[in-house]
Amino acid sequence: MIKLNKITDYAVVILGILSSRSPKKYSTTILAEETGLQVPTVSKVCKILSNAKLINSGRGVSGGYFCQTQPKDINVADIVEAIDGPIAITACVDESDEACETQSMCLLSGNWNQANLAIHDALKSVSLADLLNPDAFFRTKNENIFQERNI
Amino acid sequence: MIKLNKITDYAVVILGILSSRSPKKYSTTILAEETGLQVPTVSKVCKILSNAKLINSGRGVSGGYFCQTQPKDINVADIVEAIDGPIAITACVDESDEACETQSMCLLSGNWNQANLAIHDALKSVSLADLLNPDAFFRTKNENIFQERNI
DNA sequence: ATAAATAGTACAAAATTAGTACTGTTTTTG
DNA sequence: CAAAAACAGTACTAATTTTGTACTATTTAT
Repeated sequence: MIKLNKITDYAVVILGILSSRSPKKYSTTILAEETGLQVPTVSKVCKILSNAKLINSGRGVSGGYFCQTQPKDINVADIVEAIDGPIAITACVDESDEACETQSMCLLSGNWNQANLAIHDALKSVSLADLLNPDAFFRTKNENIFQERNI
Repeated sequence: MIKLNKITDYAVVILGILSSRSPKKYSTTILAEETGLQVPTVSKVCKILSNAKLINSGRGVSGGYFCQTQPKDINVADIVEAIDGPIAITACVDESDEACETQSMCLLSGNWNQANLAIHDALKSVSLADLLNPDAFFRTKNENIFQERNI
């Protein structure tokens, strides 16, 4: 199974909350409570998302993280790339200019690019809204926070 | 970066050789020489490919592995699934019926399926022939072993 | 019978990932 | 202006996963 980082999974959850309640501001403490994750973990994920400009942050006493985009306008490729870096499934297409150690391996010669591109396009076609389950929200909170979703 | 197993990479190389020279038979020793991989590693990969019916094997003295399919007729999804199992990027869609430990995580509730499906289709659209580089073959061997390829 | 080759299982080392802790910087508020 | 609250960055340890290898069993041609 091609496994996604746990961190990426966490990122989807956190981004899901922030974007669906946009542009409300949340501290890491609150996000930890909402998600059931540890504060340091939430903090780690938010820092990455913030650096990738997927969410914004405010510092100081009344600071916190917030998102100015709707779930349907965020695609999965962007999230995965923010956490994992460029979508590529072999090291060969890596930026590094070193030749492959095993010369014969280069029967392949970076043609994985075609597969990479295909995966990238696939993930780009899926939105964060597609990944979120409104029912789960309803179960815990009795308000329609997804009024703007259009699945 | 979404990383593919090294084993999957090896599998592509080995399958590339076997399928492009189909239906010639190769022992693991010869394949190890051709690829620069260790014999035990080649053996491991071939066993998996054989179990997945992507290649065939003959036992005994004049045995070995061989493939009855052309590179253009093998798609990358099949290879990845043979090595890594079903293409799925989170554990949630796993067969296991256990509920997720962190209840709130299930904001997501297996909707990753849409992303999984997109990736699967993407990989299905790429053939082994798309991944192979004829030039590399020509460099080492001066015969056109790819006469049947149509890139 | 013997040698050559695949099949299966199990295990140890290496690499990667995850989680946590600590320290620094910014900003509001009394 | 000082204190508290919150984000930012870095570094380290532990856990997990992956890899590679070894060993034994089974099959088959000569």
